[in-house]
Amino acid sequence: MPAKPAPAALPPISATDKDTRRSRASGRITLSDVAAEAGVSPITVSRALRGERRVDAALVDKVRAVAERMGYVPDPAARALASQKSTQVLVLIPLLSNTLFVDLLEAAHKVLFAAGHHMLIGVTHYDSAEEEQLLRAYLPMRPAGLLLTGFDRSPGAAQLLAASAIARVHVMELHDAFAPATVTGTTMAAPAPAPVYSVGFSQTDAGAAITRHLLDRGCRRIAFCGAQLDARVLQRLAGYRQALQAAGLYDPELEILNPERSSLALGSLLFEQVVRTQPAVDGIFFCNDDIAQGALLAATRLGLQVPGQIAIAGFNDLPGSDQMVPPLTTIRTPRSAVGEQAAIMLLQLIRGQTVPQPRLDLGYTLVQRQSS
Amino acid sequence: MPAKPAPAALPPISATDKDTRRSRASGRITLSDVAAEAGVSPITVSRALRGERRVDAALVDKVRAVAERMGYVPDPAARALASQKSTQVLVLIPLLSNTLFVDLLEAAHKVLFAAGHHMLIGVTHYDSAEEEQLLRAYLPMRPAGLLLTGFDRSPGAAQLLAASAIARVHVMELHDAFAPATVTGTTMAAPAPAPVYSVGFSQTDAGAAITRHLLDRGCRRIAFCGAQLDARVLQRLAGYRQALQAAGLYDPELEILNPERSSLALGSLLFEQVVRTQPAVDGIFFCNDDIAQGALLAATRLGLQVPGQIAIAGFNDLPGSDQMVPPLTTIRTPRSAVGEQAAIMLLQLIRGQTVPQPRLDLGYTLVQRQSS
DNA sequence: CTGAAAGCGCTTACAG
DNA sequence: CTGAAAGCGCTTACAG
Repeated sequence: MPAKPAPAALPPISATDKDTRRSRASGRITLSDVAAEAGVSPITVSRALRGERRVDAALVDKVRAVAERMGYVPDPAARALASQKSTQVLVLIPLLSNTLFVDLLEAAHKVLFAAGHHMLIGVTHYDSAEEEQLLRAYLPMRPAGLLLTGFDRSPGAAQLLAASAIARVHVMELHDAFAPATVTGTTMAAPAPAPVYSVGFSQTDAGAAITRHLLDRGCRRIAFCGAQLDARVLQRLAGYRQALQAAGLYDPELEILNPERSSLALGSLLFEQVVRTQPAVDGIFFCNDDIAQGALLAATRLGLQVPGQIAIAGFNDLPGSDQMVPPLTTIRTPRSAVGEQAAIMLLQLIRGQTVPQPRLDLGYTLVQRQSS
Repeated sequence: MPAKPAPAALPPISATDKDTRRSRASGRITLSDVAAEAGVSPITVSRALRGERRVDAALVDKVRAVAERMGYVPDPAARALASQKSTQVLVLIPLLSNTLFVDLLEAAHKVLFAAGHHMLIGVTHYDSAEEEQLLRAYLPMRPAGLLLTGFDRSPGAAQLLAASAIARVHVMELHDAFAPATVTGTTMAAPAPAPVYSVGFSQTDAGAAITRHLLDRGCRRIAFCGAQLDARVLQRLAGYRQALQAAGLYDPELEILNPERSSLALGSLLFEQVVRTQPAVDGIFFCNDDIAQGALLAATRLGLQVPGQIAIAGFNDLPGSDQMVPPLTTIRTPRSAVGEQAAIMLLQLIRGQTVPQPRLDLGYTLVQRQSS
C-alpha cells in the first residue's frame, strides 16, 4: 500500500498510523516536502525543477540534489491541473498493424520521451468517425500536442481541432502550399491564416516516379492495384495517372481498386484478377508492399515469371520485400525520419519557438530490385 | 483559444474580456457550472455522473441531461488528482512491430475504452532496463491498472511493482501455480501471498505439440530454430526438448539459437545454416512464423521441396503464413482473446470485484497446412 | 531572484 | 439520499 518502499521494520499498527497522518495523506513525497527540506518555498522548488531561468544557479543545484535524494517525482495530474496542460502528446494513426506507422511511432516516441513527453496512441482504423470519437475522448486530457496522419478529417473532428488551439503537426502528407486563404469580406485585414504544419513527402510524386520506372523498364500496359483507398493511396493513383498520361499509355481499365484492407491474401487475389482479366498487362504498380508481396507469391504459385512475363512494383519498402522471390522493387518511404522530424517540430510548437520549415518535405527513394 | 467554439460575433476586446472573467478562468464548463444549472451541489453532480448508487434516480437523470446539454466533460487531471487514480491503463509490450502484440493491444483497447479507460502503451524492446525506465516514468501517473507481458522483470522493476499496489495482469504466459510462498521466518502467520493474475497459455505445451506433430508426420531429425530468445521462446524450446526426449530423438546439435531480432531475413539465414551444417535434418520448428516464412522463401530460392525434403513449422500464425508457398503449418495463439480477457480481468481488479480465474488458460491450436 | 496567496476542477471523508 | 468543508499537489499571476 505505501508508495514508499516499506521500511525494514514491520509497518505500524493502523491506529497509530491514523494518529500520525492526515486522513488523505498519500504518503507521497511532495513539492512541499522538498521545499521544507531544502529550506526554500515550494514555488522555488517548482521553478528550479522545471528549469525556469530566474532562479539562482546555486539554489537550483541544491534543490535538485535534495529532490533527487528524497526520490521526489512530480505528480503529473497536479501539474496538468495547475498548468492546464499535460505532458501527453496525442498521436492518431490509422492502423497499428502497418509497419509504416509503427516505425513512425517509434521514432516520434524517442524524441518526445527524451523531452519528457508521453505518447497517447489512438488508432482510427481509417474511420473518420472513430477518429472523431478518439479526439472527443482525448482532447479533454489537454494534450500538449497532436500528431495526426494526413489531412482527411470529419467536419466534427475539424471543428474540435479548430476550437482546441493545441499544437499539431500532420504527417505522411504535405500540406498544400497554396491552400486558399479564407476571405472574410470585411474591410478589416483578414487575420493571417493559422499556418499548417506538416512533415512527409509527395505521395503523388512518388506514385509517378515508380510508374515511370516501370515505363523505363519497358512496360507498356501498366496496371494499378489499390487497396484500402485512403487519401494517400489515391494520391499515389493520381501520380500513376499523371505518368501514364504523359506517356500516352493511360487506360482506365487498368485501375483495379478495392476498398478492403491491404493484405498478402488480397494481393494474391488482385494479381490473379489482373492476370485473368487483362492478360496483356506487363507491369503492375501495387499501392503497398504487402499486396505486392502477395502478388509475388501468387506468381510463384501460378508459375509466372517476374519480371519476365510481368513486372511488379510495390510501395513503402516494408519488411520482407527484400526477401521475396524475386526481391521486390518499391518506393522506400522515410517514415522514421517523418516521425522524428514531426516530433521535433511539435516540440518547437509546444515551446513557442519558431518552426523553420512548416512544410517539411523528406522525399522518397526508388529501390530497384529484381521484380522489375 | 477559447475551449468553447467561438460565438458567431467577433470576440470581445481583451480589456472587456478581462473585466468579465477571472484571471485564470479556462472558459471550460465545470462541475460547478452544471451544479448551478441543475440546482444541486457539485458533489451530487459528481456522484450522479459517476453512477454512484446513493443518489436519487430522478436527480441522476436530471443532472445527466443538464450535463449533456451543456456539453460538460470531466477534467481527467482534476479527477486523477482528487481521487489519486487516473483512468489510464499502462500496457507494456516488448515490440510494436510484432502483429502478435498489436492484436493483443487492439482487443484490450476495445474493452478498456468501452469502460472509460485509456491505454498508455510502453514498448520495452525486450530490454528489462527499458522496461524499468518506462515504469519509473509512468507509475507516477497513477495508472488505474497495468498489463504486463510475461513475468521476466529486472529487480528494480519488480520492486517498483511491489511497492505500487496497482492492479495488474500478466499476459501471454501463465503464472506458475506452485510458486513457492515467501517464508518470513517469524512466528506470526505469513501473510497470504498476493495472488498473481495471468491470462495466456502454456508456451511449453504448445512447443511440445508442434514438435510432436512433426514427429507424427514422419520427421526423425527435427531442428529447432530460435531467434530473440526471450522467455517465451525458451519455453517453446523446452517443449521441443520434452517432445523429442520422450521420443528418444533429442539431439542438442539441432538447436540453432540466435539472439537477434526475429525477421524474414534471419529466417532465410537460419534455414540455410541448418541445410548446410545438418543435411540430415528432415523437419524444422521455427520459434516464430516470420523466421519460418523466411525459411520457406529460402527453400524456394534453393529449389528445396517443402515438405518433401524438409518439413517446416512455425509459431503464432501470423499474417501471410497462409499465403506462403507452401502454406505454413503453425500454432495459432489466441492473442486477441488474451488481450480481451486480460482487460476484463483487469477491470474486475480495478473495481475490487473477485476474479473467478486468476490464472486463465486460453489454449492454442495446431494449424496444419502444406509445409509439413 | 524569491515568495504568499489563490486557484486549477474535481473527490474524499465526515455530517446530517 | 444530499451537502459544506477540506484537500489532492502543483503552477499562475501578482508583489516585492
